Amino acid sequence: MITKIKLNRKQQIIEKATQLFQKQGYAATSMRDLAGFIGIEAASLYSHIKSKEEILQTICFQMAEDFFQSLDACELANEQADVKLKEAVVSHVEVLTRDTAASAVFVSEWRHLSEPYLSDFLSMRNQYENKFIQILIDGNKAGIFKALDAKFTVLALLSSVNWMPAWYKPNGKLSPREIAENVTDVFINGLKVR
Amino acid sequence: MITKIKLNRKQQIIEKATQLFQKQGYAATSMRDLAGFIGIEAASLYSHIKSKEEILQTICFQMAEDFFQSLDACELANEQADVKLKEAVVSHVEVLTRDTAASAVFVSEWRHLSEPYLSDFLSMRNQYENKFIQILIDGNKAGIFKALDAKFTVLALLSSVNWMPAWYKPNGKLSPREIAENVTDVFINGLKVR
DNA sequence: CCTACCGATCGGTAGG
DNA sequence: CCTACCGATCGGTAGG
Repeated sequence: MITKIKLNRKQQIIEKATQLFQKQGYAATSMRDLAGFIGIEAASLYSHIKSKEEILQTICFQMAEDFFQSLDACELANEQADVKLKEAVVSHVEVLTRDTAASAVFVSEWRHLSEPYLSDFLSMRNQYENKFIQILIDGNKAGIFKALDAKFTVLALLSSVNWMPAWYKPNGKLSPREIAENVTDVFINGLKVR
Repeated sequence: MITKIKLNRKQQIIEKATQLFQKQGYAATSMRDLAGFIGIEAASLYSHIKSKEEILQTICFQMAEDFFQSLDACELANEQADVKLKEAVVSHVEVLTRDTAASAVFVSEWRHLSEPYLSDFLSMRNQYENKFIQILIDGNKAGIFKALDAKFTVLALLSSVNWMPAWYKPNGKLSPREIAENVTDVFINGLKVR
């Protein structure tokens, strides 16, 4: 089963590359580094992947998909804006902590994507942020949230959790949901009209 | 005045390098890139600087110094914890927005420092964060702030403003102080015991 | 500040 | 998956 072996090897390459991209950055990670950690020659990597950037593309777009899927699975149609926002952030943090290395690459290394991938990526990120922005706007209209620049607030909110992949230890006391709730409660209580 | 010319040239090199490090990342910026933008040969850079990393060190440690100076200038001894925290964050944001390119490098590129600079840098950053942590702890003891993991909260708080250098436009409507107050008010209101 | 150049390393290909 | 190798580029130095 050559195909199966290759698939596993490809997964292994992407996983190790993800770790190295997180630790050293994409540009400072060489294909020889990567090959060395896997135990093959650099040239052999190219039996499994097309290019160095293809690995980065795989990581970034897979993460983007995960964020969208998790958010869409939230079933928030009938909730109040504050509950919606909280669940959306919890969903976001759960994805962030599911694979911390891939999340860190997603957050920090996307700018090394070349066109047209870079534009696609930024477009998806904008769409994602817009879902949060809409919740803030709706919540303000409903008299739940203060009148603040929605985009600005969402960027601050997402940034306040996006550092977590670099720090999160899966063996810590708090679950991702608990962590997310702690952060979000502070933020949302501050957003609320009192 | 050879010395004066050299000093200006050195400043120019560091300034342009700061812009390139922000846009492309430290590792993806070559000395030939940098020299090209300045209009000299790559080899000529080394009449003014010792190495590529020296530029990064200059940026990172100058910014660190600026953050400390600004915070120390706050004169917070006699204030309540919530005022202290607010002023400390305002100070932080004012430094962040004073030179957005240098701030972005400070926030994102420090990991490319080699030892012992890396350890020194992280030690300074820890000291800085500890000043914020202490404000949270004192505020909790005084019954002003909720009981939250202080370190965790400070990291979330600082992260929620550290993305700003990448976005801030000096010609925007809000001053750095106003921006900082907006962000901080949300956060601090959420932290407060109600 | 330049020319000339160094050894090292880069991502990637050819061919097996 | 390896050997052998490509052209390009890297940070940096010598010497003027």
